[in-house]
Amino acid sequence: MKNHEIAALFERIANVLELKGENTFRINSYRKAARIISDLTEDVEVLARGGKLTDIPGIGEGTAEKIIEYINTGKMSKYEEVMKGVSEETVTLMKIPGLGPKTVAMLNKELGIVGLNDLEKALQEGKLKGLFGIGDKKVENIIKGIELFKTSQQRISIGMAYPVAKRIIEELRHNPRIKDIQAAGSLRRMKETVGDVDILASGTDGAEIVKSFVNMKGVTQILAAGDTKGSVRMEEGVQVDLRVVLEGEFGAALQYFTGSKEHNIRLREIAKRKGLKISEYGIFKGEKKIGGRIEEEIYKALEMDWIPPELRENRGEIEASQEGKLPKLIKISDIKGDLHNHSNWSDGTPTFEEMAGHAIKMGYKYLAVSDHSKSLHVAGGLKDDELLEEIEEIDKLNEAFNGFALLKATEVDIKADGSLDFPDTLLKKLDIVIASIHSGFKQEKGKITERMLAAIRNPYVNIIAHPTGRLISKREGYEIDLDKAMEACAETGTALEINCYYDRLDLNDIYCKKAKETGVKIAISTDAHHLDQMWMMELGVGIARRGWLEAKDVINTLSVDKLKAFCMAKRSG
DNA sequence: GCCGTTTTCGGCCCGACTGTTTTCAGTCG
Repeated sequence: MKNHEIAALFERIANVLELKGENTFRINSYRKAARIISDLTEDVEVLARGGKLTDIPGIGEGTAEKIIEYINTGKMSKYEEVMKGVSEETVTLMKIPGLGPKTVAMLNKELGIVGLNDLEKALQEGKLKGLFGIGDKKVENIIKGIELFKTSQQRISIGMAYPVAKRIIEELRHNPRIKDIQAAGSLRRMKETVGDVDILASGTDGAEIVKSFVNMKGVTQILAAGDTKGSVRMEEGVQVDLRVVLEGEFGAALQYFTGSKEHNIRLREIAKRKGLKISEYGIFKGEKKIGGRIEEEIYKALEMDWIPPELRENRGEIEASQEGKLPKLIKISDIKGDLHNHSNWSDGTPTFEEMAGHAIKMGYKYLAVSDHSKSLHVAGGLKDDELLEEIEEIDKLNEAFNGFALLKATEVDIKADGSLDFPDTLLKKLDIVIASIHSGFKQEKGKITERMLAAIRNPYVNIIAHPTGRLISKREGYEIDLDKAMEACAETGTALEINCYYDRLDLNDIYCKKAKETGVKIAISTDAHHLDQMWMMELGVGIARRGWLEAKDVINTLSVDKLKAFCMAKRSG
């Protein structure tokens, strides 16, 4: 699939045009096209062949032509044209906070600065000060910006940020000056990675609230502390921003700071068409404020249903809301059990009893014990007879439970040739079978897809775990044809997993939506190896919500009997 | 470059902050 290549080209074109001072609306069109294409699950090449490109809102004739040219020739003449005389390095300079296109272009023209090295050298030599619009402060800010650029390039996984946010909000909630407090930004939208943590509070004495925020335990650096905004770095390395607004503005501010940017832009366009105006202070008709205390007032004024934050990406949620067709998203309380967990029989730490105890405490009705299979030596995979022992042991334990069950399961390896690491005669004895790939990541697309298809077609396999094998900002997934895998899953009644472990979150949101549309069921599972990882179910549910999933799309919302029936149906089908 | 309840041209989201200015451009979220 060339989607990401093409999206990257459009993004680069946008950046360079910005540097060249082109029309900002044209620049935005390219940027928008880049985003739309990278969000597509369909192969852009297939769409192009079917002449469907211009059916996509935001893709017009011009963009479509460029895509077709790239598909046919492997080149995009527009890209080559704009890159003439511009270095990629110069474009990167715009990523330094405080340096925008105008300043970078000016530095390039006046001092011949091409990249970061040139810039640092010019700073050392004191050449910047005195240039048009550059004084002492600006120089200082550029130096700070470079520092920031070097240290905080990477976004962090939501799994790192989420507990930090939760802890801070819990702590500040006890502050009597604070009326209301909530996470905003990409964290509230449950995006798989976040740049920083945004927290919004309402209250009267902003300065005092900010003061207690920056003096919290765990703060290693205070970046800013004013009357309405505080910014700190926490010991986990996460930057946390707190904004304080008045009570009557909380909803409007929450809506505004939650984003996404694309979602908000669309809302403002709609507002404008209705003769209204939205800002972080409220929604206005002329001078008159007609709402803003709670988020619902904003959407209501636009004749829309309130949209759950996880959907706010301008991926169709606005239209769905206008038509009253928003999905009834799955909630954490819909989850009845966790289907992928490791015990101390393989590479986990808890005993069966500890796992059951923790699951019961979490309100679960069942928990699957799914240790690794023998090929995965590094993880202490179980041999055939050990799995049999495990089954016996679990059967014994289950006699004592009331209204709860440990499910007999395995995470069986899909070997390089597509065969499974346990024979069917053994898999048959289990309640639920999870299959996954842990080796041969580099196999070529056709081969690894066939390998997974073989597993999907096995009548005993109920769930494919971490279907792409990606590790967020560490490892690309294997080259698998997910469309084919999904079709096979839909045909055979096999579920795909959202692996909740914060490094994985695999399937991702976009493929969840595609799975749902293809008729594939999803399992949301933590893959916990320790009891203190089982909370990550919340992350998986967040991804599911971003993927428009409802409780009925997810198999671990089923009662234990219905879940078992789901698994047995495949065997008899 | 895209798009149409301002439809084939003329718009395209909003406000704050900063630093440099003396009325505003650039940057950011």
